[in-house]
Amino acid sequence: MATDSNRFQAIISHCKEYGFIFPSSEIYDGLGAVYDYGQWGSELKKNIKDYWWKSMTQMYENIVGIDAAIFMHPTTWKASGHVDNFSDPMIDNKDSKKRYRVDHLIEAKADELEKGGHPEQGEVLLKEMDTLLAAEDYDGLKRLIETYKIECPISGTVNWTDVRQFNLMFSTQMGSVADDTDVIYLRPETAQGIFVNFLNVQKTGRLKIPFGIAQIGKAFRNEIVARQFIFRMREFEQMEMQFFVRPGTQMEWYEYWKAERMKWHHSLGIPADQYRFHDHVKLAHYADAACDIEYNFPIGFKEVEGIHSRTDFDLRNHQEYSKKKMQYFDSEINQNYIPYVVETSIGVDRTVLMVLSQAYEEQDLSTPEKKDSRVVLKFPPRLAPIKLAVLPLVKKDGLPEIARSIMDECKGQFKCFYEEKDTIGKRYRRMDAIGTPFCVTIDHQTKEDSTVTIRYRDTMLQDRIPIAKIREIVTQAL
RNA sequence: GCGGAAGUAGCUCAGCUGGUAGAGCACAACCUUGCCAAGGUUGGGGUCGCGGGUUCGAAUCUCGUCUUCCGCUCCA
Repeated sequence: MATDSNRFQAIISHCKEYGFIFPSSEIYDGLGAVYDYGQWGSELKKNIKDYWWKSMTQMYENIVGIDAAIFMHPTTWKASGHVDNFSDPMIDNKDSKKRYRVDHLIEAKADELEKGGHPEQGEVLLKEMDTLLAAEDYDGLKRLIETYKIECPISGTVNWTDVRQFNLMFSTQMGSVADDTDVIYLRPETAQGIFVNFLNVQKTGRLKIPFGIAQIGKAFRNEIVARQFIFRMREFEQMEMQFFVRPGTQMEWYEYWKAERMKWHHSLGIPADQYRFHDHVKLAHYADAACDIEYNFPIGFKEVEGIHSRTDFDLRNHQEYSKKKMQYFDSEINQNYIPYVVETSIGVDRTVLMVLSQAYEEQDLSTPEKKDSRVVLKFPPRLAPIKLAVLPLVKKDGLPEIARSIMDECKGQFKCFYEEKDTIGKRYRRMDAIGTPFCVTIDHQTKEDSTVTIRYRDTMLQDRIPIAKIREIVTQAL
């Protein structure tokens, strides 16, 4: 069996070789941290989204779904805190390799000056910094750092890189004439689409607190370092649910959703010991409690899903910036209030990687006579890209015709795959490699008694069953 | 961003001290005719990451550049 690092590499190679995931624009050497889903990867991803969507909007009667636009009014991101918190100029110390926010560095120096008995110098420094920051004069900021001989706290040197701005958000222009005022952002999270629609949905849906709004959609983050395959991409997809609750009850709901979401993960057939909770010690600007559900990837335990108690931060800010009331009248307690929010936010691509990691298995099937091995993806049947392969043993004697009629009967119900090339063993192995749970083989006996061989992916065992039962068996597994 | 390694066919790689490309698997067609991969025949596919330099001649030497991987760093 491969080591963890090899295993991760093997999974990446397998994904490319069998049509799951390709580097974006590969013929042009790819684009950093952007990937495309191929024929089977897109089916897998869609099945995961469908399963989540049903789990949320169908199994909970008080959760509804929406699909908000990627483009949003620019003020949205001021209200959410994304503009202020994530567009700071940064600078790197070449010796310690540490990166700092320029304003933090300068403020620390000003602090030092004040405590060292030169408060007026500190003030001058801060004023200069503010002027330069407002003018977005990065060269000026670097000169300021050099003039004041600000040192790196780690290395103690003044060997700095240029000042650079790291924008979390991708921006573009709306309208045909490029103008500063027309700059809009690609959303860095889907949640805001839910918050700005909170009242629309609540009123038209006549929803009573507590209730949730779910959404699946793309989000974009201009990560400084984006690596590790589809684990951290610049364009990615989220499945989020914002649950609106009465203020003061948020911790109960936070615990509730932690438990509910973990149940969902276990329902994928993934063992409990592959998961753990990781509580956030340092909380984000919007949260009063937060934790991650981490899965044991081949690259270690990493976040798949986050559960955050977001307080009323978002709705309150939108109320402030939009001047529109974001309140709910709770007839049970006869009060108007801004609801508190508990969020569950899971990365689609990370879930795809999790399911792939869990399913991927290299098996040694050697016997004393013959060396043999296979790679099998043991997907839960409901997530498998293809549910059933229909294989005529030979491509003559009327067997393909029978196989075709089975295809016609089944392909309206679930994804089927027809194949008549190569030996039957080869075809089985190809189906193993893309995780098809069931294969049926049509042979000469089929013509006499209308039975086929069904072969199970995980056990490689075979059964003789009537054609009429195929649909039932596959459907039951889904 | 820093350090290290690598970039030759879809995949895994070979190609020594320079003489304009090979293997296995995969792929396509046909034959064999089959219940767990790798039987036969034939065929398609690469300006050896890109750009300079040295040389009569570079996949091979040299410089640069890009990309990927591994560490470190960063990650609301």
